[in-house]
Amino acid sequence: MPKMFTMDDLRIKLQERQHKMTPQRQTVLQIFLDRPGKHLSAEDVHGLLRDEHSEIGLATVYRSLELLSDLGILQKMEFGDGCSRYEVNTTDPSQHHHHHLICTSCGKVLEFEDDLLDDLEHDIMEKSQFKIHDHQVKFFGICKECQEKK
Amino acid sequence: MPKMFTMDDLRIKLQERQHKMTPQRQTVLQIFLDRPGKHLSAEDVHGLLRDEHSEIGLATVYRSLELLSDLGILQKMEFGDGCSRYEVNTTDPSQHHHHHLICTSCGKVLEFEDDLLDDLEHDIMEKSQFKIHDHQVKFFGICKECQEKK
DNA sequence: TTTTCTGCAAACGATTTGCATACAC
DNA sequence: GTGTATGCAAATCGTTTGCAGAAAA
Repeated sequence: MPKMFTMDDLRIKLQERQHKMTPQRQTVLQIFLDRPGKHLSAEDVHGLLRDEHSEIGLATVYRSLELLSDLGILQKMEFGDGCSRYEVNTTDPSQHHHHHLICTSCGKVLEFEDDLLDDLEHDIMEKSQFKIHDHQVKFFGICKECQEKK
Repeated sequence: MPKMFTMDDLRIKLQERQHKMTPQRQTVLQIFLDRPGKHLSAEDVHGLLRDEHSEIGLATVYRSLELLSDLGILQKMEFGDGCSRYEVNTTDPSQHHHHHLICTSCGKVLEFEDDLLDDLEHDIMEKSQFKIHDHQVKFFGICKECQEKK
């Protein structure tokens, strides 16, 4: 079972950087903790907060998302739909590597677990002397459902 | 030696879709053919055209880039610098797969040739019944020069 | 009490669109 | 000639920023 971030992790990481623990930041993080595996945009988060009657200014949502990413709690990604999306990092490093399968027909995003790229990373670091600390892999195609619709 | 697209390929692909061969579209494509391996944004292309005294409206540049991508001649990609970038596809399928190494310190983008992902693609297609037709891989890290600067 | 946050509205930058004119076929 | 493409300016959309008041430490 992958270990997730807690509010205490947030508190500690904020203190380390002389940032403050605010209800807004907690609420934004909670949105993600309640929805593991979701890829939410700033607008998504803003809307979900409104639904929960804990409205927060959109600018604050953006600022919180950026901060949480800097702290390594969220990961920012682009799926080509015109906005940045975020997802919680697991704290377990062996769980870090899942890839995204993006359906070019309906826009759905599936996930796929795999560690194959570790070998490739080592190979690249040797050959190009590039010090890699992260990677993102996206596969574009047609999902099962869209194939069946045709 | 990888085979590149020619103006004739463009002409043929345009005809197939009842689109017209215009000087603007040719000039935009030529910009890329003259600079293999470059990742150019719409603004880059617009600027390069200005330098060559063949100015084209920015909106037309955007429209041409989108069309060329739809035709499979260019490939659109995001490096997280706030704008879409484009690069020529080679027509040789065995050449299709190079990955991008993005330096998070200076923003430089290097390329790395590799076909390791073909196995992974097959694996994914089997397990998830997702019909993959393309993939993008990005590695984030610090390039040799930025490491030395420290 | 000091510093960092929030919320709002205005600013921004990349991209898209409406429309009249120009051009490819 | 007919239908598509261009250029311009205005519109749009996601995101960022300035600033005054609010809240955490």
